[in-house]
Amino acid sequence: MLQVHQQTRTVPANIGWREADVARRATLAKDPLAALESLGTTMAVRRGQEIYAEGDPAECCYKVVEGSVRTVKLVADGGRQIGDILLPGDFFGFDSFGEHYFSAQAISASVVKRYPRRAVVTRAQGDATLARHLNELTAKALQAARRQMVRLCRTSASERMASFLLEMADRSEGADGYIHLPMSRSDIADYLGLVIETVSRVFSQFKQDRLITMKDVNHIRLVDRDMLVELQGDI
Amino acid sequence: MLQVHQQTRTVPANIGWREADVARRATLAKDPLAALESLGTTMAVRRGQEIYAEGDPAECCYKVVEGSVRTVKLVADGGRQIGDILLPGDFFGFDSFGEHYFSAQAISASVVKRYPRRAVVTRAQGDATLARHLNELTAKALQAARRQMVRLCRTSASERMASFLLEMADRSEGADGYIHLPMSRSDIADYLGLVIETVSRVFSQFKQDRLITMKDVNHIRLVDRDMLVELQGDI
DNA sequence: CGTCAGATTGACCAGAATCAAAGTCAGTGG
DNA sequence: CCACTGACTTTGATTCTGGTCAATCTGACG
Repeated sequence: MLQVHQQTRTVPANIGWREADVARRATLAKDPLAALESLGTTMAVRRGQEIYAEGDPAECCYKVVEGSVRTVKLVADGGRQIGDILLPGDFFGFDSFGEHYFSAQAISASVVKRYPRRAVVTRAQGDATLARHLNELTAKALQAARRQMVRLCRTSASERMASFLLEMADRSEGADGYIHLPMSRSDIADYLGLVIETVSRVFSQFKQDRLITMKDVNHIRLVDRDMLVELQGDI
Repeated sequence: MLQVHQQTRTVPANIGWREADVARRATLAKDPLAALESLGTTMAVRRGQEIYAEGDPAECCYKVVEGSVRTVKLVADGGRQIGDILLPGDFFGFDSFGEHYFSAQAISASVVKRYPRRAVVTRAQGDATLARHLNELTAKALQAARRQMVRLCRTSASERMASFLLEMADRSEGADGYIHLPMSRSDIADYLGLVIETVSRVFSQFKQDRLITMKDVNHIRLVDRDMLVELQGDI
């Protein structure tokens, strides 16, 4: 995942930036990636539809315009690892040269913008500022991937879940204070390196401990954010 | 970690390329990063010495010339995650903008070359080809980090160890067929997300199963490479 | 109402961590 | 030359987190 550049919040860095943030910033400073926009074409994808597959030649990169996207790696035993959960404004598919290591699928019906890599590279050749911004984007994605690595490797199930909820809250908390989770328990599990039963159990525990409440399975409100922050540890 | 570009071997991609490989290639195609060399200054570091700390402003990037380097992230409970193990020819510290997320320390007495970021960026501004190569390097490091994430999250202790041994064999197998591991069991454990006892037990198991032999704790020969490859799975 | 996919809960199990005790080896000094 | 030290490694016993297997529960939809 490539993120729009800038680092101001004290928040896990694999969190992307919302379209809204980008738009807001654009009024202050010009969007450093605006130079790309004219290269892109917009396309709609259905829920579950694959945008690109593992091993596909990495001919294009993308941005989520509406909806949500996951990147997925299938592993030997039939398991799945979700690399990123992408929301509007997030870039993805920039990371690969040669071929895509993850596939990308729409979690819900979505709109994505596609940029042909060749055209992006060509434009970057002639626009040093764009090139620098692209590289910073990739570097930030790398830092985010490293952070996620530590998270998956060094934290307990409940720490991961706390971290996940805080991340999602920061990215998509609605005006009513509820987070909308566009993905299933299975997606959450595969993103956090857990199984669905564990995800479900931790949700139940959090409810019991009055850390969260749930309107329905996909709408969650963080009641005790401080406790969740403490729980997640300082990764 | 940034790797010298090119992708030919069927080997885990977070493996760097040896100086020897780079030199060999340079006789065929010009080293795409040769443009950087004049910007670098060489420095010696003692065993255990810190090259930069977590949170330090990322003012320089580096390449290992001799010896070995680890990147380290300290986690809440006093634990440690090693992000990369770097051998001669490997670049590191390129990934961070702003500040370093990991620290870097010499595993053994080493020589590293340091490149001021400002100068690198300036040169890249005026050299589109260099800029492209730098970005590809970062993208490859990102892909490697993602692969490592999957490895740490989805595989058993012995799969990780098999993968680690094959990786190290590919990077530093000597003429006598022995791999020299410059790091302690503790480093291996923290690189693979295990504890030292588990690392030790898996080594013992591998010896018992005639997959490896050991001259001493730091010199290992892969006896049954095919079996190790099978063990590591297809991450 | 029945069906079906997804979510929850419970009982049990396995793999790796933790706790504890030796074993190895290089270096030091009598 | 040998005993002593201290760091590192290996091995064993036990614990515990999270996975596996299995049984409901829930809610959307025809």
